[in-house]
Amino acid sequence: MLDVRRLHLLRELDRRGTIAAVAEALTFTASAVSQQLSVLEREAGVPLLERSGRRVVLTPAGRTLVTHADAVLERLELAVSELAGAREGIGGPLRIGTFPSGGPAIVPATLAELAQRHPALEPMVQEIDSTRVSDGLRAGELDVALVHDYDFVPASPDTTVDQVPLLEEPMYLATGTAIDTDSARGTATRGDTLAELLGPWATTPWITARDGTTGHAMAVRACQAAGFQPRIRHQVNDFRTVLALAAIGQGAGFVPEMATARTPENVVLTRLPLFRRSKVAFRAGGGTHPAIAAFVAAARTAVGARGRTSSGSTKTSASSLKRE
Amino acid sequence: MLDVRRLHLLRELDRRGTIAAVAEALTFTASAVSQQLSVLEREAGVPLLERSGRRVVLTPAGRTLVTHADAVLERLELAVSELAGAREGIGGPLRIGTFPSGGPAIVPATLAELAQRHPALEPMVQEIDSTRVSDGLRAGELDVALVHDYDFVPASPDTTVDQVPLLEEPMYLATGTAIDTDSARGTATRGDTLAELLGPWATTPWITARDGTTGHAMAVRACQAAGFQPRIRHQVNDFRTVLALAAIGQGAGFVPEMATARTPENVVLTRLPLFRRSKVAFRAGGGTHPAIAAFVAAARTAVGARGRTSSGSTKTSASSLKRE
DNA sequence: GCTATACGTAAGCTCACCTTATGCTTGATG
DNA sequence: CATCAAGCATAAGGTGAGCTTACGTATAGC
Repeated sequence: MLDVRRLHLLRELDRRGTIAAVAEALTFTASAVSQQLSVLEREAGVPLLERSGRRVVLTPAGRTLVTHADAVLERLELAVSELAGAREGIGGPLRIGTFPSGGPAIVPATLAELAQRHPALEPMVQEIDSTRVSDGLRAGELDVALVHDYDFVPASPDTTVDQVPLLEEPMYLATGTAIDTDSARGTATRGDTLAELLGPWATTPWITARDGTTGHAMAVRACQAAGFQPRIRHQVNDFRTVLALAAIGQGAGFVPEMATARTPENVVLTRLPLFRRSKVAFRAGGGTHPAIAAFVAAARTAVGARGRTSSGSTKTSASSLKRE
Repeated sequence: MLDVRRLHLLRELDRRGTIAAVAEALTFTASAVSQQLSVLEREAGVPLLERSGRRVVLTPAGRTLVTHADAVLERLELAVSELAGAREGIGGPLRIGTFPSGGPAIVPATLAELAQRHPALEPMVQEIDSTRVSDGLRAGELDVALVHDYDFVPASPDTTVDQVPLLEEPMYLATGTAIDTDSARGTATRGDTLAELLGPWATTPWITARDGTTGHAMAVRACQAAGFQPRIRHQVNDFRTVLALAAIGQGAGFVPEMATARTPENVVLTRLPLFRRSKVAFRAGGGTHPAIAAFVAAARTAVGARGRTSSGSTKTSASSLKRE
């Protein structure tokens, strides 16, 4: 019988690219990982890896084996979730990852709700880059994470992570001065397509999120969709800073509705046909875990006051799990 | 992460009933199994077993965990099957279980076909009681098995074993003397319901398969369905012996069509609306293994000459595997 | 060429897991 | 009721799987 621990190593190798990275993530030495993968390959009777330069890449057989590993590990995750459900009471540590802007906005309200409902739960919050959420979940550093994606920046489908939607909010264009009086009241009246709304600011300097983030990518692609290439002057993640820069005429930027609660004077907000979706992510199969279900419920309640727009649950992975 | 080896032990305990039986089947000591199950229980955080007299029984949580174990092990079996498919060539040992009457009838022709197509394959045939096939497959003592079931004796659904149909053949009533001249030619003309065909022999002594076999259960239930309780005089598994006893007036018996090729004088055969279905069974998820697929194909060819009646493939388990 | 990165192999150590030994409880038997 | 076997659990001890450390080799960047 194939050893699931070795399949887990193979899966991580597929995701992370090098044996050294796998070892680092799982707190082994590279040597140990290399040895275990050798054993797996011998048991399989088929080459699973081949050297490519100074790294290794998976063979086609290795990649199909990874899909089986995904399925097996998802089912094991489901099993532990059900076991946790069979234990009465919800308690113990819950490692929560959050995107930076979720820190002030969603997390405190969610934790307050959670603490009230399940006092025995010990939430541990950690800011984490959205690109590293999947790795963190799989490595067990995180149990659940707040993530988001934007239009124009589709989340890459990842069968190892399940997501439930939490909040869908429109994005606003924040500018210091209005192009004309019609749009000065923060409501677009000249037109409502992205091109019409963004077009007037084609030559303006832009304020976007830092390079490499999804917020940055969203800004660039939205401008491209509107027909121009944004001239980026400032790269700032904190939306309050974006608003402050816009207020002093340093350029135009995108902010989600949630960040518009305290908008400085001199900033004009224009609602865009462009949305940010916040979600709760967790390991595939983990949706039935009572602590995770409780977190999702608490987060929904927390953002409910701010008006959540979508309440159903979707699933990115291909399996047939259901959750309430 | 739950250890799959321990889940395997739990599954076997569910199937076999005692820790001692699990240990015996997997060639461990009972102590080792007991210790591993204790560890599993501790990891699960929920009671999985409880003593019941001098045995242990699974708790509800334990039983649901077994369903997860089934799913995981099936997926692992599918993985090894695909790996075997990735290896070129079909070879190595193939442990074949067969019901006793399959010995002379199906097995030799199948092995001949198999040897011709895949010379590197090393088939190892072993007669096995149909009630022990499932255990043998799961324990790895067998890779594939010929089994059959009868009307009135539905095979208990077993999610750990997949089956593909091989042959559906009518059963015949074998008697020494005809009740009347109409049925003396071996063809029923008085009626065609089971009650009409068997009714005249209600008071005759019967020859059935040995107690505890599916053949025996089929005989008893068929007679009950016809409205009487058979008076069983002889219990013999070998159909040639059944025919020989019927020939000398020792009673009536059931034989499948396959056994009627060499029918002695003085035996009257009456075709019954009652069927025996022969199947090939293997571990759930193993249907894509090239050696098993080759065995199925060879068996189909072997029985093809005898006129197989059903050619599709069905599946008893609930998963979504497909095979050609 | 020099250096850092990445992987593989050899050697040795440690702990998980198995066996043996033993005891307790249960159920069957006379 | 006494006896015995079946079944499970625990304690004690041995050993091999799997880890780390150490080192060698090949590649990519400077």
